[in-house]
Formats: sequence, C-alpha cells, structure tokens
Amino acid sequence: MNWQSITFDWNQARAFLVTAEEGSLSAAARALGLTQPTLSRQVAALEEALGVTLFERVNKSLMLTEAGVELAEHVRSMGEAASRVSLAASGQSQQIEGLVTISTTDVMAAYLLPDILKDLRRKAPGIEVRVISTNSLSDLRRREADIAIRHVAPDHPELYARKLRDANGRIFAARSYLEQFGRTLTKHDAPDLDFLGYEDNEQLIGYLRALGLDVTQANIKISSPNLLVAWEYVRLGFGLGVGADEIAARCPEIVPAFEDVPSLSFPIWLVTHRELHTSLRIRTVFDHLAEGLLAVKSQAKT
Amino acid sequence: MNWQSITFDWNQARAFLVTAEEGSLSAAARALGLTQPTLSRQVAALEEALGVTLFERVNKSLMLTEAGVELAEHVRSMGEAASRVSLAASGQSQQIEGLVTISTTDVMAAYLLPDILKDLRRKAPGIEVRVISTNSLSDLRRREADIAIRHVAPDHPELYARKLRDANGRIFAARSYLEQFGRTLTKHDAPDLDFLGYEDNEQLIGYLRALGLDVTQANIKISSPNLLVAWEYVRLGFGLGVGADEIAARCPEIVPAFEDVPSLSFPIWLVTHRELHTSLRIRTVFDHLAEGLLAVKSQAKT
DNA sequence: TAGGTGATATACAAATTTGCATGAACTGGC
DNA sequence: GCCAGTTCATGCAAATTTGTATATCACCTA
Repeated sequence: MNWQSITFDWNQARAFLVTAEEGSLSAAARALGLTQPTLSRQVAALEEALGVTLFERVNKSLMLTEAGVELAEHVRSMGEAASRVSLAASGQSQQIEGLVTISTTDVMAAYLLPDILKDLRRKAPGIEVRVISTNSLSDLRRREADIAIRHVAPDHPELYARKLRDANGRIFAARSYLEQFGRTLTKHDAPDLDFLGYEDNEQLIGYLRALGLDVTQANIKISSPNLLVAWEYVRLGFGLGVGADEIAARCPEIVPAFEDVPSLSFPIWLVTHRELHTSLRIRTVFDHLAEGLLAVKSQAKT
Repeated sequence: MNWQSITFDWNQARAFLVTAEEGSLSAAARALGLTQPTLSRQVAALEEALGVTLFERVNKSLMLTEAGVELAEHVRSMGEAASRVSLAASGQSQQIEGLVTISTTDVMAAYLLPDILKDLRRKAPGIEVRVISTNSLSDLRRREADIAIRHVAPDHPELYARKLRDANGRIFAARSYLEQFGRTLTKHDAPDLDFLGYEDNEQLIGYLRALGLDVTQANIKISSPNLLVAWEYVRLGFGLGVGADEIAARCPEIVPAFEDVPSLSFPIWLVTHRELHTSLRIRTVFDHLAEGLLAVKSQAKT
C-alpha cells in the first residue's frame, strides 16, 4: 500500500467536511467544539496541502467551489467511515462508565424514567445518562441517541430491538373537569367535550372517531406538540387527553373519562444499535431500562 | 448529522491504520514519515479516547486485539476514502507544478525517457518527475505511480488509457558476438546459440519457439530479471536478446541477429487514472510523453 | 555467552497548534 | 440609514504535540 497519498492531515479533512456540511466555519467550530480561527486555518491548510481551492471566499462567507463539491463527496465517505469507527468503538468498549444517551417521549422521560434512572445511578455510578426527549423518531443510526424507547417496531436490520410488553392507553380527564358534568361520561357526550390536541390533530381525530367518538377539529381548543404540556393541561382540567394507564396511575387527580370507550393497546420497544449492544456500558443501561419498564406494569396494576 | 461522534482525532485513526497494516509502530512511523514515539503516543491516545484496547503489548511487540481487528476494518475504509480524497485532489489541482511519478520498464526509462524528460524540464520547469522503473505492472490504482507506460491494454474502468502506436521488437546481438560465426545467422543456428534470459524464462522460450527457433532452457546461460542488465550483457556480446527496434537503434554495436526471423509487434499504451487526467500537471506530462514516444518512431526509422 | 538488530516507552526541549482578542465586512430588521 | 448580529481573518500568548535522545527488552547469530 502507498501510504504517501494519505499523509495529508486527516483532522483538516474533518474540518473541511463539517464546514462544507454546516455551511460556515463558525457553525463547524460550534459543531466540533473548536474555535472558528482554528477551523479557518485548518481549511486553509488543507487547500494548501492539496493544491485545490475548496471554498470561494466571497463577501465574508464561503461557497464550495466545483472542486470543493467533488472533494466533499469523498471526505463525506471518510466521515461516514469515521462514524462507523466511533460506533464500533462504543460497541467494543467494555467499561461501565461514560455517557449513554436515551431517546424517548417527553412524557415517558418525565414520569416513568426518573425512578428507573435513580436505581441505575445506584447500580452503575460511573454511567452518565443523557435523556433527549423528542416525539419525532430520533435516528439511532445517526447516533443521536444510544438507546431509544419506541412504540413502533423498528424495521432496520442495523438496529437491535426488544419488545418489552404491550401497554394500555385510554382517554383521561381530571376529576375537576368531570365534576362539571356531575355524572359519568359516555361516548355520546363526545361532541360536547374538549380534547387536548397534540402535533397532528387530524390523526388524533381519526383515532378518536375509530373509538366511536363523534369529534371534529372544533372539539380541540388547545394543542401542544409538547405532550408533557398537553398532559399538564389535562391535569389542570382543560379537557380530555389520550394517555397511558401507567402514566395516569401516577396522577391521582386524573381518571378515565369514559366508561364505555375501550382502551387501546400499544407496544413498548427498546431499541439500540446492533453494534452498541455488545458494549457493556450500553447493555447495562439497556437491560436496566428493560427491567425497569417491565416493573412499571405491575406497579400500575396495584 | 451528529458530529459529536466523529470528534476523535482522525490523525490518530490514521496512525492506528498504518500501524495495524504495517505490523509495528516503527514501520508505521517510517511509512508516514513520522517518528516511532509519535505513533506510539497517537495509538495510545486513540485507545484512551475510544475506550478500547487496540493492541496487546506483549514482548515489546504489538498484537491486534479482537476489538482492534474489528476497528481496523472500519479505519481501513476511512483510509480508502482518504486515498480517494487525495486522488481527486490531485485530479482537481490545476497547478503546473508538483511531483509526477511515471512507471515504466527499466529499459524504456534508461533509453527512451531521458530525451523526452529533458524537453519536459524545459517546457514545464515546475514539474518534478520521479521515474519508478519496474517490470511488474505497478498498480496505478494504488497510487504507486501517476502515469504508466504499458505494453498491454489496461482493462480497469477506473483507468484512462491511450494506445500510442505499435512498436516492433526482434532478436538482437552485438556485432562482437556475431563475428565469431563469420556469417549471417539463420533460425537453424538457434540450438547452438546463447540467449539472455529475463524473469520468466519458460515464457521466453515459448515465444522463441513460436518464432521457429529450436531453443531450450539449456540455451539460456545468463539471466537477469533486470532487463537493463540483460540488455547490457547483450551489448557486451554474451549472447542474443529480445529488444525493441527503437532501443537497438540507439546502440550502434547491436544489430539484428537473424535475417529470417520475423519481427514481433507490441503496443505502447500510456495509462493514468481517470481522475488524474483532469489535472493540468498530470495532463501536461501525459501529453508530453505521448508526443515524445510517438516521435521516437520516426527517429528509429531514419 | 556476547553482540547486533529491532522493538516500545519515556524525559525533555523545540516546534507547532490552539484559543483569545480584535478588526473588518456583510446581512437583515427597524 | 443605522444598529445588532454574524461572518472570516490575523496577531499574540498559552497549550499541545512533536522530535531527539535514551533506557529497556526480545530475538537471532556467531
């Protein structure tokens, strides 16, 4: 092998990659945790070393040159390989310490995780946990998280998934909200009720109608894509909201709204990257989460 | 994109790659033009950063661990991408200066190239030329050379090739060698003659027999895989040797050995990497070589 | 058994790279 | 038109990385 051809500074290549992707030296510096002057010099040095002008400096901003576009393509594949290096390294690491990022819904993060994480801290004090609560399916494959709690089965072969159990959800309301009716609600009351909306209210209405509730967009007066906020509004008596039984069980002031509306079932999946699952650190958290999330069920039953 | 996962030091990854491939820190240091302590520290730092033991240090030597083998795989693909970066960069570079490596046979390098390169130095003084004369087909794809002069058509789609012309070769001898016979040789003399051997004498004998010469291994008393050395022996009268007409034309003491043996024709191809051919520097040399090697023909005719 | 070769690790000084501070120039909102 | 917010480039001091020199160990040969 001719190693001479790869003796350019690989960190400068990384600087170029991130600058090209982020669009500016400053943004790249922020992304990499370096400073803008450093990136500026690294990119300039790479141009010098390769004998190619990568960016057109026009008006204090950067534009990729034609050559830059072509080179960015190849540097990107370096970056993808680097990403795999990092992934494999995390998987190979057998230390029970370091950062583990968990992705889940904000409601889960707020209500179910705290107890589980408290135990984890005792069991594995070297592990630092970072919870990113996002409703969108954060992509494990892009390493935005190490472990995700999902309610749909992942289909990508790179991912390792374990279905923990099915959980039940239903429509809840605060006692204070129900008091104004002075009686138990039935599905015939639906057109006159207030429902809390989430991100996609069309979809929500579809679900509700499937349950036999005659509701329209007009029944949704307040929405929040932040489920935690919406759930707080339910708790405060602004209206009815869909939630999981085991979450509601932790809120004494919230009770099932209807007697005659069936509960719906949804699965709880624990997902990680296949390569990461060999990591002792990741596996420790994975197994602990699995155990903890299964235990919640029995708690909810009592 | 999550850039956090690629913030390990890429140069350390390169250090690991070359160390793993070369088998030792010292060899890697030589290959990269760095020192052994530097490599030692870079590899150790990478192990620290990734939290993975890459090498087992046993008896002052290194053995890849299982994790190291797995990671080496991914780092290798980083290296391959880096190689493509370098290749593309060379291709994009529009400077008429820098190093160009030419691969050809030693005989070509010694007899045909000097004049051509002399002109090139005048035409493009900024270009530094390095001639690696090897008989084996040095792999352009591995960047061991930028331009190669070949006698077979390359078949790889990554390569750009131009067939310059056909050249003639035949069997030559020094006048001093022929004098001992006092007459013109014919193919019937073959069993009693001395032939110079090259690398693969079986193959050479096959060629000679195909020309109607009844020779065996016993006719080859002296061989050298270095064609230049063998040709020098022909010149000094040690025996007969196969050579190109245009080379022989430059050696007054060498003349065709037989009257009744036909000449054989072989093509001259100029080959470079497809991506490199867009480089002004490479192209300058490529075109100059093409022009020069075509001009040799008319010279030989006169 | 002695000596030569070749491997890795470490102390220390030199060289390089980095971050901070700053200046200049452009963009967009008011 | 002006001002706040961003951008990139550069001087300078601090931090990091590198190379040199050296110690140690293993292996092979005479």
